[in-house]
Amino acid sequence: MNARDALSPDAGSTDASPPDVSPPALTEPVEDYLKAIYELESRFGVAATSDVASALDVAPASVTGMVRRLATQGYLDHVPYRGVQLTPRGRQAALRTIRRHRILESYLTRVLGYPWDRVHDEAERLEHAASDDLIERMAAALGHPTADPHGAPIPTVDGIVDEQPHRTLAELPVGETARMLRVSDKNPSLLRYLAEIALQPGAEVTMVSRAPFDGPLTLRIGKNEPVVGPNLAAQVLVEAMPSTGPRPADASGSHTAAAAAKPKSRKSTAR
Amino acid sequence: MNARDALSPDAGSTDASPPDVSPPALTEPVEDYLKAIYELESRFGVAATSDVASALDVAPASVTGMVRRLATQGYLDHVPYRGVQLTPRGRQAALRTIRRHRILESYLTRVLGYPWDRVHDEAERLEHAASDDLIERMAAALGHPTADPHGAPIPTVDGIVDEQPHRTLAELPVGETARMLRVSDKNPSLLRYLAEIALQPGAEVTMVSRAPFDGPLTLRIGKNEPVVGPNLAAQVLVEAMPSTGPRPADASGSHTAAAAAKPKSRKSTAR
DNA sequence: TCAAAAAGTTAGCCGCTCCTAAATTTGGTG
DNA sequence: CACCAAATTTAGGAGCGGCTAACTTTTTGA
Repeated sequence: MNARDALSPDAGSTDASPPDVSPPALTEPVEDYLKAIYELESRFGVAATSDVASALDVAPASVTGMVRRLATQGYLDHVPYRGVQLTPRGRQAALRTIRRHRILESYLTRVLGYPWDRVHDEAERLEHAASDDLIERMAAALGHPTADPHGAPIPTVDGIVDEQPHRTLAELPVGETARMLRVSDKNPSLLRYLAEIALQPGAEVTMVSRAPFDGPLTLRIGKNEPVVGPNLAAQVLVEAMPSTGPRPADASGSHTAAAAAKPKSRKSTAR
Repeated sequence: MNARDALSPDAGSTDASPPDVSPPALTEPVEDYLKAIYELESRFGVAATSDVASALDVAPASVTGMVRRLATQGYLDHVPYRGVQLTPRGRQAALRTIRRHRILESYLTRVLGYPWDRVHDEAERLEHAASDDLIERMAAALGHPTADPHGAPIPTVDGIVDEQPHRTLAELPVGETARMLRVSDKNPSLLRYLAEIALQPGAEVTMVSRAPFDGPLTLRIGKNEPVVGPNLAAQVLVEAMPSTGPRPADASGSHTAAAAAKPKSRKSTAR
């Protein structure tokens, strides 16, 4: 599906804008909209009004209104009844907020001892209040982490992020082993359960068996063999591992943010 | 002037409020108003509309409007044309914000290496966003500090704070030595200068000489003898020290007898 | 003492972000 | 192909927090 190009004829245009030194201080709701739209867009290609509405827990009509304003301000393109897509400017703003969020989550977990199921809400509020200086101090204190506690990659200050598509645990064939990479930070009870069965980023997990008709999956994590529903497994992203022998190939595919390799198109896209 | 009792007949009442478990989630502007009013009230007895306006950098008419709303909600008492005073409820809310602010300042300084002239603005924004949990984690990480980096006392979770009236450095007689206690956190360039001459909380400072007609003061701090204006000295709060050597035991009633008698808490400082 | 200045309030308005209710458009499907 | 359901937008409005301009009250000082 080419949903990506659905909205703007010149979708691939690069922005040759000069270094925009002082972004115009977005309000908290605006940052939330841009972040939500970024996330929907990277999942579905375009963000639908009703999806944005439910992500932000507001009425669809409110989204339409906000979207119109953000479009006139150049943060996104809106084709009525079709959806929205961020402009480079909007994407840059979204990635700045996401960087803050993920650094905050990392700091709260690693320095202040927050459990990983409670950092989301806290970061959600702090991300709008913390200065760039504070965020960078936190990042430095952590040794500039490249992923948050849930395995989500942290965009660089320049808005570069390496959001690769990953397989889910649900797709792991029986008998194979994978490394747990990432899970959404938004579901506390899921996170608490995952911590309980030690299914956290970096963990090795083996698919022991799979009941038919989308039935429960038996895993092996360390010495335990938890049984989980396919629904849960579909939310856990994993990376194939050299399964007890062959397949040594793609070792470099970590979930860390790429170093700024490209000389030219410093596009902040997360494809 | 007995401005303290000007507004309400029971002005001096302590609040023996029962444990108010869930405060109704104040907005950011409301927290700012209550905090500003608290500070003005503890300096002048009542908070004047125009003082609140300039503290918050809004128009006086805006203050009148907000004050009316806060009065109907029970946070303060307003006597038109006379000023406002916090109710116990309003004071509790103000002290909660102040506790957050001061713990944040302490954390930023001691853990994240912020210079003391830059913590105010950062704390000003974070104090509205941080959860109680986060604040208490920071406090615990610091060993539950009782004063912030500028020497301001940190209220307890129950809203108890020890705001004693202190003498200013400007009042220190020639030849006497005092311990620097506190300075406002709101003036970055002043703070930078004080750091330069090592006049920070805990430092010992001696009044070497005093030029006539409100002229410059010569201090001794360590090995240096900085010369400062009376205006600066009036902003620095100090505590008399059992002066080593010179100045016999005249400690009690020397000059400017600041009333230390009252068992009450917050009281005014001169302007 | 009393008029002018200062301080405070009222009136009326604006922008932001949200809402509900009523159109309108889109995408199936019988 | 026409009609329905779902998605979306428009219309109209509310509350908050801010503003300016005009008016009222208090304070000041000649």
